[in-house]
Amino acid sequence: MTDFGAPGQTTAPHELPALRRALLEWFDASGRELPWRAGPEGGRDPYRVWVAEILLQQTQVARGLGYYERFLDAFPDVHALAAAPEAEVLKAWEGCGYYARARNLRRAAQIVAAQGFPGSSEGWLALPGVGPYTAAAISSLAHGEAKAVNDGNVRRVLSRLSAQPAPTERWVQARADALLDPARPGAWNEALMDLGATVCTPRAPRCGLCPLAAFCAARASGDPAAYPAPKVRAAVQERRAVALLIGDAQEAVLERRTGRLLGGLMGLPAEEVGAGESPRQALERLCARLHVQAGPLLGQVVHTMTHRRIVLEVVRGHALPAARLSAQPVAKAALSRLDQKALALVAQRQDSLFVL
DNA sequence: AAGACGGGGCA
DNA sequence: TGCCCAGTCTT
Repeated sequence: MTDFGAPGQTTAPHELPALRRALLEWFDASGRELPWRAGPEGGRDPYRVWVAEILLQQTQVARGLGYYERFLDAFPDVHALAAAPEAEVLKAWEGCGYYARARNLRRAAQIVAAQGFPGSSEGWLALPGVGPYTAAAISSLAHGEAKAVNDGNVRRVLSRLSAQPAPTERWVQARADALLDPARPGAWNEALMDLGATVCTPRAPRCGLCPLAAFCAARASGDPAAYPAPKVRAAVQERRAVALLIGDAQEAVLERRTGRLLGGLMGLPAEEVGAGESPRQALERLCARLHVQAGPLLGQVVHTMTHRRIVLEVVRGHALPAARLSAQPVAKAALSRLDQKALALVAQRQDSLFVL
């Protein structure tokens, strides 16, 4: 059932054909040309669509483009991806964030390499890293299945169309399902997302260019940017940590991170400063674990992520005889921006030593 | 139903 | 500085 409830205006059923026509005509004339859009409408290459959809999760298209090129170059088909070591896949993903996407994509590729590509959205949904959005996107684009996507663009466009300030997931999905053009589901989904990305933007929507302006309740309200209302977000929490640089900016001792945060990436050996603990105590713990002698403080790095702010003290370390450590080429390892900043600290310091 | 999970772009 | 981005998984 569809919930056309208050407070939003609704799209009257008799307007639906005109609305669909307006958006699809706009899309056919003004839709974006993107590398993963090669091939027939509703019959795209599933691997290319899949990689693009994973890459674009919480990632803007402009940023995804470069990674897409790089990733497909490294792993041209699902078999190449399935056969690749995780470290290589993460290296191709380096800097893109949300690294679980890369780990899940590789794991799913191994399933697909063994069993073949799924043929329906339910099949896609069963793969790791594929949720409701991605399953609907791939099945509509590659198989022509009539599944409506629900992403940030769709949420914003539909919120505005109905002047619904606080749309729930259920509401958005129901509206998206009702509007979906069953004759061209893939094009419809792309059209809605293109509209959200290029015209119905979060701030300063360009209503003068919008093919749906005549249908839009938020536009009629005079303040379209007010829809949807901003989400409340958790405050960023600050964490402190200490790291050891053993080696230099080119060759250093690196550890593989295993937690949820930056899991699978390499980085300088580090310990978090616990609650009620001093950085010195964390450093002693770190040195004891690695059998390393601490040298001078090299500097401090501050790195802000969406959900946390990390203050990292970087200390030079010297391996003691008991240590079993080996430096490795930094350029070969997949590093987070945090560790890249920490290493940049030393590179700069070497420069300044020349000046001295 | 909430949190956790990266990083960059833009006003 | 704050908000957002072709979301998903875990608790």
